[in-house]
Amino acid sequence: MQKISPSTAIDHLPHLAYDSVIFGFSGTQLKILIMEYHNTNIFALPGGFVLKNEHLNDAVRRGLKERTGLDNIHLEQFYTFGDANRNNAEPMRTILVKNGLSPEKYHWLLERFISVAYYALINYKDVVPQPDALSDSCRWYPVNALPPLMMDHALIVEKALQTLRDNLDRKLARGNLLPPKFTMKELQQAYEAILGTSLLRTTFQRRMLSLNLLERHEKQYSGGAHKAPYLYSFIRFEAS
Amino acid sequence: MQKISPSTAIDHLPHLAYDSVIFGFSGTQLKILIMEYHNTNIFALPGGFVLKNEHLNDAVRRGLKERTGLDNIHLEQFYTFGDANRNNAEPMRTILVKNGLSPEKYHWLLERFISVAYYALINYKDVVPQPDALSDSCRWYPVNALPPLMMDHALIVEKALQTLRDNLDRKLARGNLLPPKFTMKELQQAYEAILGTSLLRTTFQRRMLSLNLLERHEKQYSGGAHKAPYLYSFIRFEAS
DNA sequence: TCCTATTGTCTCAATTCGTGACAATAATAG
DNA sequence: CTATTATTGTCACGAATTGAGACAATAGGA
Repeated sequence: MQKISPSTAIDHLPHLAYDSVIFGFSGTQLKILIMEYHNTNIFALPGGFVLKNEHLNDAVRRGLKERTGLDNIHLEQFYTFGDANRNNAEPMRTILVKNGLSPEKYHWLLERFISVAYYALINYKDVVPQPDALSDSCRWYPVNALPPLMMDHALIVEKALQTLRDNLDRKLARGNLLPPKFTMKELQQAYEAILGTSLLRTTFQRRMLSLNLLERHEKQYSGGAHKAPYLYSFIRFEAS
Repeated sequence: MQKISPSTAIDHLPHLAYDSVIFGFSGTQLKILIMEYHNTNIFALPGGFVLKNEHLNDAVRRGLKERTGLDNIHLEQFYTFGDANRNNAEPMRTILVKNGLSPEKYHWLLERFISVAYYALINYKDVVPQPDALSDSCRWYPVNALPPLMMDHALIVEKALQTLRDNLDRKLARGNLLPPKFTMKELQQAYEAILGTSLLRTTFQRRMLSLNLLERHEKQYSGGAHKAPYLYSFIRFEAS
């Protein structure tokens, strides 16, 4: 959640929030950015609200920049969660109280929210997560070892993963999960971390090369006692 | 838009709407349900608002039932449109005035709306479209001959079509566009209408049969002077 | 100089796909 | 009852793609 003040309620569209599932990749593991609120043991996805005259997509970009310092990241909207009972006022009330804020004054935060969910793929070495006013940690967790998440955030993560696994080729090319140049092995490890399966090396290499998505660059001499791999990058798409 | 009254504003979540792209199939053409408002020449997708204690998905189902009389239709959410300038107050003001309603009294309708968009696939013979209080027609238009649509509704249709064309197999099986039992030729025509291309008969038949999505039933003796085709139905999925 | 781990590519069989051929109808006309 | 016609289900065969192992080409270290 973003920084709030008593005026937040009137600056923002009521009942509307967004949540973002920020995927990062560490070399072998797929991770997600999760926040923990001060003294509460309550964990949540980073999210925020939309200003009255702000594009929805701009609001999410703004939130991601505040949270990670990152700009120019490809964000993809994947679902809008709108069940009437998805909001449980209890965790939010606890968060306010533990932060010395009055639940009466911030009553609008306890009401029903529709949440538009986005995901992004970023290279987690580029990021120094920034806790915000209400949270005291903002950290990476492996997707298969997440802390218990508040409200329906576990469901949101599940749906994001499901969406991500479809048509991975195009999505990885759009995302910023790998460094600009990477080896075929790194690419395969990213696929394997996201799909949760292992893939055949030769078949994978042939398939990726035949997709005409990769550009081959110089070799990378990493210091290992073995043949040096080529570096590749995604060919940048034109429009859309 | 659904029936409105002076109390609508306080019954519903503000700034939140939905729009639905209802696809129907006539045998050769893919069509969409479009409404026209009384005396205005303004065309729009059927849409509506969400009650304060109503699930978003339920609100859309309710709207579809009011509009088409159809229940138990598979609706799929595909995008949420949230640009700040997507609402143009002018068409809405015209609609109110032409219907003898005061723009002052219904001022909330002129404000910014976020819209969650859904699509459905239905067999258009099952439907007798029902114009609502503000509209005097609710009719099928071929996707390639739509009237000019208000606001960003043309964009919504375009994105719905784009979404629909991905992974058509699973989507047709979920939808209700074909009758419960259909011939291979009818299935192929549905594919061709949606994809906008023609397909090879033998390849199509082999592919569909190999997907293990179809169940074969008795033959259909249609009266034509030729071999009778088998009838097929989609095997119903278990969960999800 | 030899050894080892890793990488890029090749090979070959198995599978799938594009395309035309063909036999099996279901009604109708003679 | 037979010939005719339009349509449908399936097969056949070459082309393209995929699974899986083999192998040569390194880049360092011993």
